[in-house]
Amino acid sequence: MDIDNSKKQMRKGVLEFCILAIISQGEIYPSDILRKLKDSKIIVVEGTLYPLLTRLKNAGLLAYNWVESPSGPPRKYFTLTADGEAFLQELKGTWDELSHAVGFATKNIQAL
Amino acid sequence: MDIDNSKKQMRKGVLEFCILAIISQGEIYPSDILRKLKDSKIIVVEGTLYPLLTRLKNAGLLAYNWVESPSGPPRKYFTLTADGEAFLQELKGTWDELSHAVGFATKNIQAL
DNA sequence: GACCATACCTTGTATTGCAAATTACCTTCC
DNA sequence: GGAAGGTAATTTGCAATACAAGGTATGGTC
Repeated sequence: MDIDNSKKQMRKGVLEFCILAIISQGEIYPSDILRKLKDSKIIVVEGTLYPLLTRLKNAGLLAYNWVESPSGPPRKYFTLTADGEAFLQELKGTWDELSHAVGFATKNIQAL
Repeated sequence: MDIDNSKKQMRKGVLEFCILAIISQGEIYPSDILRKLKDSKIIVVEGTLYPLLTRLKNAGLLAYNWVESPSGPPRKYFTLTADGEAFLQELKGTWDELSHAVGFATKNIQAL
């Protein structure tokens, strides 16, 4: 039971929320999403992001279109659909509730 | 991609933290942990809690002793070990970081 | 044209939370 | 004293998903 693994575990499930939130700020392509998450100290790798984007797209929450890159391979720019917007709002509610609940459950931790 | 499943996913990984936090407040047995989590709006079922407690115990973070119940079967009272205390502090740090990171990544969500 | 960076994608694995069923103990009531 | 009900701990099988690692493809640079 090492702390690094627990850090990873704790992050699970909020990725969807963070990714939708980032896409909601404007169309963006996967590699750049990875950089934005990294800026937020949320490290995600490609093997996690791509299947997640596919799931979200198949669920009708995301749409994308190919755009030529000024240098390098073409990029897949993602945007939120109307359903995606609504879903993001719900996830925000869920996150806020969870933060509050965890704060409540852990409020009495004693410093060492 | 339904909202209920995403709610569940989002909660994953913080359970360990919440459970250790609850045990840190004083020795307690599993069924009562479930009630406390429920009070915090964090619903967990037995099939989740027991394997998790076993993992934490095997990792040396928890200890327990059997105590007769005034009515009903004996109860397994859990306490944190010294390692468990230290681990809890680390998890608190991880949670605080995560909350901050998610706040940062999602700060620009527009209300509908 | 060889090399490198960027970008997208896939496969296999391990973790772990959950549903559901099981075992066991104790009290109460007839 | 046995049947019923409640409390408690535990196990099994399954499904979801994050990750590690590797693969494919495009375009610029020397």
